[in-house]
Parts: sequence; C-alpha cells; structure tokens
Amino acid sequence: MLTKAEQTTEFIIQTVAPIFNKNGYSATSLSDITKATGLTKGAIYGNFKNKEELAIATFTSTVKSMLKRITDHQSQSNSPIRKLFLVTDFYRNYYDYSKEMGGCPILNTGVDAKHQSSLVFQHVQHTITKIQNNVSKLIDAGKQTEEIHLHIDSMLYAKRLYTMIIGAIFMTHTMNDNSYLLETMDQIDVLIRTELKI
Amino acid sequence: MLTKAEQTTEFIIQTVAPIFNKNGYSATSLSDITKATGLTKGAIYGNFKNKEELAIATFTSTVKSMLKRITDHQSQSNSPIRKLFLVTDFYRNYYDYSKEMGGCPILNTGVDAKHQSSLVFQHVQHTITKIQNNVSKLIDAGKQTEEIHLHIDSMLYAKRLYTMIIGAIFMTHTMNDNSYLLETMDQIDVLIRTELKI
DNA sequence: TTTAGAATATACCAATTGGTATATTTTTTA
DNA sequence: TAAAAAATATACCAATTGGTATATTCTAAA
Repeated sequence: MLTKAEQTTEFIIQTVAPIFNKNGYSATSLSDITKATGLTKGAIYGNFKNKEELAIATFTSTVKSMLKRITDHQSQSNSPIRKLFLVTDFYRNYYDYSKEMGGCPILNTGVDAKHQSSLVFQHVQHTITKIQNNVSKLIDAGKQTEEIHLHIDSMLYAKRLYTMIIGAIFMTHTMNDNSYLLETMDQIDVLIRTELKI
Repeated sequence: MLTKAEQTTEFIIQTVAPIFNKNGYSATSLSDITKATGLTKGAIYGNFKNKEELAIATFTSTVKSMLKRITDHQSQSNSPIRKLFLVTDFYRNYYDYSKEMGGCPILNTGVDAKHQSSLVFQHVQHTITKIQNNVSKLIDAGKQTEEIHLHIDSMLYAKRLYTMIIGAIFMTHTMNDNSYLLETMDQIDVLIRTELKI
C-alpha cells in the first residue's frame, strides 16, 4: 500500500509531466506546477529537492509508461520479426497517444534539455540508448529464429529505424499531419520485408 | 549602403540568433540579449517591437542563410538528380555548420515554439512547406530530364527525404554522434539510386 | 556648424522567478 | 486516542522578468 505521501509524490509527477513535456524546462514555472496540482510550494519542495529533480522524475515516469505500452503491444507475438512489425504498428497510433503526454517526451526533452539541464539531457540519451539496444536485440533474436538474415548489422538497423521514427514524429507534430507517421511506418515495413526478412 | 540603424538591427539579429536557437524562446531573456549585444533595452526595443518579433527575425535570418547555403552548394550541377545528391552531400557536413548556428533552427524552433509562440511556430511550418516544395520540384525537374521515373510521387518522396533528414539531425545532435547523419545520407543516396533514378 | 530627427541609454514599473525558514496541519504509530 | 513524525501551508526573500516613458546622445542633412 502506498502511503499518503507516496501518493502525493506520484500525483505531482502525473499532473506535472505533460506540462514539462509541452512547455519545456524553463518555460514551466513553479506557479504552473502549484496551479496544476493545487498544492503549494511547500508541498512540492517537500517531495522534490528542486525543479530539476521534478523534471527528471516526470520524464522518467512518462518514458517508463511509454516503453511499457510498447512492450505490452509487442506481447501479441513471440516472433521477433512480428514484434518489429508491432513496433511500426504501435507508432501508427502514436500521434494521439503522444498528444495526451504533451508531445513525444524523447523528442521534446531531447531538444529542450540540451541547453537547459544536462542532468535531464543525460536521461534522454540513456533512454535512446536503451531503445536502440532493445531493437538491436530483437533483430539478433530474429537471426536466431532464422527470420532475419545473419549478415544484417543489428545495431545499424536499430539506429536507422529509430532515426526514421523520430523524424516522422517531429514532422507529424510540427506539421500537424499524421500522414508523416503513417507513411514512414509503411516505409519501414517495406524495409523490414525487403532487407531484413529471410 | 546600410544606415547606422540598419546595421544595428542586423547586428542584433546576427548576435542573438544563435542564443534563441540554442535556448529557445522562453529561456532567452532580455538580459541575455542585452548582455550579448552590449546594447541596452532601449536600443533593442527601438529596433524591435517586442521579444517575439526579434525571435521571428532571428529565425527567418538563420533559415534564409541556411537555404542560401544549400542552394549555393547545389549550383555545382544543373542536373536535378545530381542536385538531389548534393542535398545529402550538404547534410553530411551539417553537424558542424548547425553547431555554429546553435543547432538546427527548424528542429529546435519547431519543438520549442510550438507551445511558446504560435507566430514563430507558423514560420517554422512555412519553412518546412517551402523546403518540401523545393525538393518536390527538383524531382519533377528530374522527370523532365528523364533522370527520374515518371511514376514517382514527387511530394511523397520529398516528404520522405526531409523526414529522414530531420530525424538524423535530431539523433546526431542528441547523441552527439555524427554517424547518424552520415548513415542516413548513405541510406538516402541508395534510395535515390534504386527507387528514383532511371 | 547648427539643428531636427533618429537612435540609444537610463531609470523605472509591477509581476514573477526559484527557493527557503518556519508555522501549521495531517498522518502514522504506539 | 495521544504524541511523535511527517507532510503541507504560509510568508517571505533577493533577483529577474518583459516592457515603457523619458532623458540623452548620436547622425545626417542643410
């Protein structure tokens, strides 16, 4: 059971996360935070050392739930190559989902935190590395199950896929046009079929 | 000949542009601006209506010089398809160049301005539209010179290329690793050769 | 060289910034 | 249920925010 205090901490994170994600670190003020939560500065600073620590907590939380959502979606299949297709399938619905979060946390925080908070920025880098490793491992697994060509450079393709995905996310959000994401996912599916798949 | 005042306006734009580009709209304060220029608020507000107008001026200026640089680079050839290859060639050296500007203005401002200044954001959208149109026209020209297959959807490919490029820019800047840009440009070159080229 | 007009500096504004010390209230444990 | 402990609220801080009205300085033309 969560204590009252732990509930409050979690409540603050959940409430503030989309605000940080939308506005960025500097443009999110303490008064934005107190207004949204209905709590006072005393409560905020009782739960978090400072603004930066709260920003890290919100980013970590958002990313964690996002990655869980992908993993859950992937659990539809045990086949590595089908799990790859489930990644593109996930991102086909990503626009609506990311809008709920206030935008893509990796894209937004990656751009924003770079010159605002090196601590937050390190978390972004770490998250990207983790995602790439996951995709790379998936490709490796596909080789083992003889679904994917052995000569494929797993990490190279993992980076390629994520580069295309994050580009599509930026374009869709900036141009307010979901077709960028849909189109890119089609493109990636073709790539998987023609280059990776045996 | 530029009057003294016009020189000052231009000086402010050039000096402040990388600051806005790096830190974003909200995180760039008037004191940042006065400190960097050595001018006072009176001078700044004498040349610009407000902070937002200055931000627009800096974005417009940075983008303009960037687009000029691409166009100049492309002038090495008259062949549309070779001009396409000169685009990827340009972006192979983009990391160093964009670092001078304080990052990629389209990426940074696209993410930052979305929730800070709708006026600035509109300029980003307009710029992307313009770039896409340019690439699309280039593909059309390639059809006319019989270098590119007639069945190619010009705008579709223009969007694809720019989506991949902006994704690579984000990854290179966020992971501080130029290989994302180099790799993606190789990928695009292959795409041009195998899908577009006759 | 004087002078009008333009450009810049100065001094100020109320509001807000992130953060803290202390008072008060709420929760938990005994 | 009472006391200890934890969590939250209040009141405050100096510094900074974007912006403005006015004073001063500089520029350019006559």
